[in-house]
Amino acid sequence: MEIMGDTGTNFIHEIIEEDIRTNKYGKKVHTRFPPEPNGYLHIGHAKAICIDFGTAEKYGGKCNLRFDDTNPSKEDVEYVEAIKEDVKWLGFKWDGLYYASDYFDIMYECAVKLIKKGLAYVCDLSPDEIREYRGTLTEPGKESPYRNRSVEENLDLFERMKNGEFPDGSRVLRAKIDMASPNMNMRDPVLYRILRATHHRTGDKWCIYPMYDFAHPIEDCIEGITHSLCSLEFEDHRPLYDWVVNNVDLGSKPRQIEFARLNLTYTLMSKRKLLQLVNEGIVSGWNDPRMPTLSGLRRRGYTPASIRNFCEKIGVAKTNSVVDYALLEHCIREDLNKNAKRVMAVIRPLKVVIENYPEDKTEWFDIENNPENPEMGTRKVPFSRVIYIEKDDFMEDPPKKFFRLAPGREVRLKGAYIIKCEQVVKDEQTGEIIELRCTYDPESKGGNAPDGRKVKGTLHWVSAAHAIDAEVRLYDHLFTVPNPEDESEGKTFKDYLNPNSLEVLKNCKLEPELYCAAPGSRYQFLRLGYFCVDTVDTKENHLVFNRTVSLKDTWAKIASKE
RNA sequence: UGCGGGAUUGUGUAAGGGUAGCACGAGUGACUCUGGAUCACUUUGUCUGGGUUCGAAUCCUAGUCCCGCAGCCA
Repeated sequence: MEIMGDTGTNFIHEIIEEDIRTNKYGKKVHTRFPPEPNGYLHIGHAKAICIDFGTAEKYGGKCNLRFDDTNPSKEDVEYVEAIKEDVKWLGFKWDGLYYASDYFDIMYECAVKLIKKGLAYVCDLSPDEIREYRGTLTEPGKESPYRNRSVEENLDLFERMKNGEFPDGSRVLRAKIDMASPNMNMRDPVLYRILRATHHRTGDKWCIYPMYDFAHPIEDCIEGITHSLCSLEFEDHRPLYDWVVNNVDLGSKPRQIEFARLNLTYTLMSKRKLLQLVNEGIVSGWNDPRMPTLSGLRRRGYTPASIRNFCEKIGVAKTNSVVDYALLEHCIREDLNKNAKRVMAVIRPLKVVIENYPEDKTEWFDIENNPENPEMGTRKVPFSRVIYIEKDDFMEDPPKKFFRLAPGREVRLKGAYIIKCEQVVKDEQTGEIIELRCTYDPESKGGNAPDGRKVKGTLHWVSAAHAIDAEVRLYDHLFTVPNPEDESEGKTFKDYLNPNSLEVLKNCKLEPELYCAAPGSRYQFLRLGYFCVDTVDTKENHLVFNRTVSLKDTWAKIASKE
């Protein structure tokens, strides 16, 4: 199934098409998405996933999901399960499911091979000494005194590293390349370190673990990856990637291509910082609806299609960039506008009594479920003498462009009647408006004025007698500034946290249609936005809705200018 | 004063010697029983200086600015 549809083209596709033309890989395309299971996937990973899987799909190739689990001290099964779920949810099916840890034996053999070729050695320098010997960006490094050990000694020492004869951190296996290389990565990079940590898959079998730069190219070779797509910061590592591929000689020569990571305004993409938000309780968890994680976006109400579409729209290039969050919002609105059922909900209720409407009467009006899509049909909505409207939809002393309800003014109740505000009832103590007394025009049934008089405003409403209660959670950006990672003013991202990123409204009034709304289901609350039934906190008698995104609000714009 | 990348409107991304286009945002208007949606229109851009050419975002040249790299992280 084509999940990405027509993806246009980009510089990666051009390279691949050239490789296909020249028959470099037998016209095959095989990519992989290689997350480290040390955190949850976020929207930035979604970009990578769409590129990795989408590219394979475009050329009729394959794409593996591979866990790059070479550092047991940071990894956990919790993350691998979450990652699998997120990739599936996004809509992708992997061809092979692999783990770098499946290849530990092969990697060990590769290391032995390098030693035998005289291309790797065991080094006894301490971490501090290694750093010292590495030199700086402008000065070459010095060769380790252990650099010229014999093959036999290296073989012996490396085996004993594996056997656990040496303490953590006491020795490493290093590639013998060039301590004077202008590329720091080539200054005898560490290939293996001693690390006693229980691995989530291999348990305590190993006490030495390969480093990324050594492991990754081997993983790609073993799986027959043709194009190894990764982010820009690995550009400098490509010579080392190629060095390993060439010297380890596993029969295939994958090609690494780098593209720019996704950055989004008003949010963070650093796994470390996201973890900090979780650990410090700043958010409720990885799946907090304010998080840019896939689990957060899912809980918030984003659809997989909207995220894929977003990833398609942002493009692929090598320029560092920051995408406007508004584009993501556009993508979810676009999807939900077409597909979400309309429903009426009053989140800040103001009681309205229609004085000339019979006390014991209820009428059921047919209201369309989605004017964009008539096939979605209609539903019955009850109307009676006492209703709720939105507090914001009434002003006692309205400005010119306000065309909602005001004293003496008429307004249409969506699908029901035209009403007129006759009287405002206030709390005697506080002066707060607590109730409106209105009259309705019995001739305007369904909302049409028989005399053709123009009624500009149309409000959503809920019959008080039939309303069901719900909690509604409104979200705003987690951060108050477009780039919370900007620490130039001596601030940290925590200084930019938005104190108003979550607003909880209780006792919201919903039309009865929502009585059996399923967790995870999405609706448009008329005139308010798109909302999704919370999957975590919704209980038998406690409905919770998350606002996915508001509707575009022209009035809010006008009002804010005044 | 090393190495590797990058620079096109507010944002993102096309154009690879031949009218700088698209999307989002912003603005204006139309329409509307959602101030939604839809439709129409508008606005702003090739980092700088030289050069080649009838013609340069594109080729050459000299700069400028930005990002990444000194984990036994990935």
